Amino acid sequence: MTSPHDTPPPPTEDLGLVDGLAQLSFLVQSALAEIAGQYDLSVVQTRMLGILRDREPTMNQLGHHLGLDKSSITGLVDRAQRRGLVTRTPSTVDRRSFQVSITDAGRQLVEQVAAQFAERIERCVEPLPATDRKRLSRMATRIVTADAHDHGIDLRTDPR
Amino acid sequence: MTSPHDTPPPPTEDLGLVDGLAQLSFLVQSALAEIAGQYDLSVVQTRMLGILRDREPTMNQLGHHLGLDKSSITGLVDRAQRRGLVTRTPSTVDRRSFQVSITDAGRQLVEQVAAQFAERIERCVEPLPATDRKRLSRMATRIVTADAHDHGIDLRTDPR
DNA sequence: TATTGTTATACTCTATAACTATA
DNA sequence: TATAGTTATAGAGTATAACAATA
Repeated sequence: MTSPHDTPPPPTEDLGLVDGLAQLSFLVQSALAEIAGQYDLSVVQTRMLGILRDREPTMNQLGHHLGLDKSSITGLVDRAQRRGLVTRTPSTVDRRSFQVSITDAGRQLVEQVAAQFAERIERCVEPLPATDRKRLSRMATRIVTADAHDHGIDLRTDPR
Repeated sequence: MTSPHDTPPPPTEDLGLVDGLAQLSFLVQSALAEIAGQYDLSVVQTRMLGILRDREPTMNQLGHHLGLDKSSITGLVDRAQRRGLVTRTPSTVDRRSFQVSITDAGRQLVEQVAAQFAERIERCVEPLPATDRKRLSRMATRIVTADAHDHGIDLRTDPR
């Protein structure tokens, strides 16, 4: 296991919680953007495909999941559909609306991105001892969960 | 101190390090985007102003800091300059290049965003006991620092 | 009347390629 | 020749407002 640089990073003074989390979020987002980009996907397209892995929402519901206006969803789905990553199926119960579904190609693509992303994040986190990694996982979960709770959002379950 | 919801969030199974950090990064970025948006700033504009708080880079150097092509920087600086947030000063040593500087208005704006952002992040992190918050700060610093080191980037100092 | 989704429009952000002026 | 910056162009992503079809 040879790292890009062999000399260990010099001990840095603590960035503080706010700067630390901000910079960490940029690091994670950059990694995601870079990896997604290798498959000609944007972060938003990737998020959408991720959502569609275990849901078949209407355009409207998809907009809520992504926090985007319905007019933005139209274009987003258009472009993904043009690439054969998702499909629109007319709803059987409401003739105004569509069910958005991921295709096999789309699923395969997002799985690849997810796998490579996981690899990258695991690597970023290697400098931490295993105990800390476990702690970090718990803390991130706690923060994210509390926030979702504050906003009345169901997080990981599959409410379709 | 009354939270939006009074019942505590139900104990959630751990999201895992990768999902946890991914979701945390979305949470942080959303917060930043929302707060910046209240001042009609995008995340990128805010990052730029943040960089310019303690630097006066050339267009080129600014591009490196932001990881963007020089052609993207032109427009970015154009729009900020049009709003009176930054200025372009011809370099005295190289007649091809400019020094980009933040204006008082720009500094005031970014300080406000930074303050509100800090407040928000502190709030998000409240569910963690103080010991964990300290730990989290250290861990985030560690990860970010190691990554910067891997990429040969100077992180927090002021190399101008 | 209200809701679902699309369209028209406008703006930011981004990159590639071609260009100008300077080094 | 090489570098700093701009321009032209193209495309994604975003929102607001107006619209059509359906509820």
